[in-house]
Amino acid sequence: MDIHPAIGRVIRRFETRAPLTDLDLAAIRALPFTYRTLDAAAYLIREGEPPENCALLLSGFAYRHKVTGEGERQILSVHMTGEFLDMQNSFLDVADHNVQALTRMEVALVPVPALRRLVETHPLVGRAMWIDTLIDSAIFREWIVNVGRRDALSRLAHLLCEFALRLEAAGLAADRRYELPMTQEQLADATGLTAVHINRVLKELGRLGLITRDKRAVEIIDWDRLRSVGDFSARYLHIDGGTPTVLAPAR
Amino acid sequence: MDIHPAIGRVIRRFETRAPLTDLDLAAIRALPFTYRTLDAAAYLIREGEPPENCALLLSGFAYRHKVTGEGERQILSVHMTGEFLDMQNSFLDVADHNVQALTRMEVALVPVPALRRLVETHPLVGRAMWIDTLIDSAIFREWIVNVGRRDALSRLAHLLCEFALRLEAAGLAADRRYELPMTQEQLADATGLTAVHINRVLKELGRLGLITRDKRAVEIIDWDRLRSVGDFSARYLHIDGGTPTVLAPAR
DNA sequence: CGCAGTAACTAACATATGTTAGGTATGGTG
DNA sequence: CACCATACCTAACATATGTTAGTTACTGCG
Repeated sequence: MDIHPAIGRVIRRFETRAPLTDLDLAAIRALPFTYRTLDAAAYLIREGEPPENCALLLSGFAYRHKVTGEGERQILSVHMTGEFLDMQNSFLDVADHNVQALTRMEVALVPVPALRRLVETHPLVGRAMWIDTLIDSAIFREWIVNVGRRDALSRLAHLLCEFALRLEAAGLAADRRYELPMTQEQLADATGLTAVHINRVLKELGRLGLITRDKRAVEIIDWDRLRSVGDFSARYLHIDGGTPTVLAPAR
Repeated sequence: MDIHPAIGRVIRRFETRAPLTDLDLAAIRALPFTYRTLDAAAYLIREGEPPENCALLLSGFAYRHKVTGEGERQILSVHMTGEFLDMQNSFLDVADHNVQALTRMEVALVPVPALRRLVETHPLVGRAMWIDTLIDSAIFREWIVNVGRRDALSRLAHLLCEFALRLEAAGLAADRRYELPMTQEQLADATGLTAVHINRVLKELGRLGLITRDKRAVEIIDWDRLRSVGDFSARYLHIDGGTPTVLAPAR
């Protein structure tokens, strides 16, 4: 059985987070994946449901969100090719938020019990996955700051910086250019603003010469100023990963 | 060596999250704790520092926060007796936020390498801790929603509901009465508002007959309405914990 | 007991962002 | 190619929350 490139990508990321053995790697590859394609807007899991599968994103984008009692949506995070979706829910009893396809996407599903068995029998894989979820947490924390304490222009600039760096770190973009597969309404829901205001602020970023946009393609013209307007520091992304005090064995 | 009651509390919580063996419990008790008392406002860890210790809160309250480039503070979470502070940082290279004492507090410090060894040799302890951090994440997500999509009255009501339930679940409060050791400025920093507005909204909650306050003591008068004003659902707290598909062995 | 520092509280005024209500472009589909 | 749905865009107006600037009430300490 040949292995999907996105799975290789995940394995490489895990290796930066914990010193995995060949047995660990084999155990990951041997997971009982089932492959599936989802249309944009399809739900992977809904709030209130018990999590049955954990999905590895093979292509496309997904996002997490919650809806308030007033019917307002808040996007909690956006996920891209090569990321494990829903370790956040898989070890808890009930999903506390929704995970939905942002674009058409391919996933490899792993039944939750198989995932639990894997991490029990392979503690280092467990640690790599744990670190993955800790980095998710770090991003959640930064989003609290973004939404709680920055004005609209900064919020959006910050979001654009984050995507640029995460996409580049994942090898999905380069040269500060990328496809941002989100509507203005979705950008609003990610920043705690309204679509109308996102529109104003997006133009403002253009007028200031920080970015250009053509449809969903974003190009960052002046990274330093965008970064400064967005009060952005990459530290919270922990792009170089996990636990430097334990080095992976040479191979 | 007698064991501190807060450590017993943690162990009991962990047992609801993974089926721990006597060996696991012994390993937790055998951690090289060093005890320390910190004054209110003392820092446990600062953003940018490499994490050296992971602290177990034996008494008192702590909080996490970040400060923006504009100098505005955003509180990210509040922690109470019996919680492990800083597993969020301990498995990453550099702390991406500050952890500070909210009140005078006692902690038991565990050196990070000892903690890492523990979870490698005792995978079930690792899983219990992982689940703890996943619940932290769930709370972070709810705070994104709170700050991003609820108005000031709801935000504060939501926060008060969360504290009531978490304190009660930890056995630190009962009858919807508790000490909330936060100034109005801190409440503002936790909700993304200003102290002036917190003051207005706090009075409004009193006027509406939802709560009373005397100094730092909060009493919830009308839980159902407070809950409804705060758009509060306890699901995200995962109070009954982790992984019900695997039951702890009878003892 | 008085002082100093911190926290609580208030009022008048300012503004960033939301709301409403549309018009215009775009892209997919029969 | 025409239609429909969706996304984008804009203007005028509304408002929740912020800002400034101060007064008052505690609390701990010398």
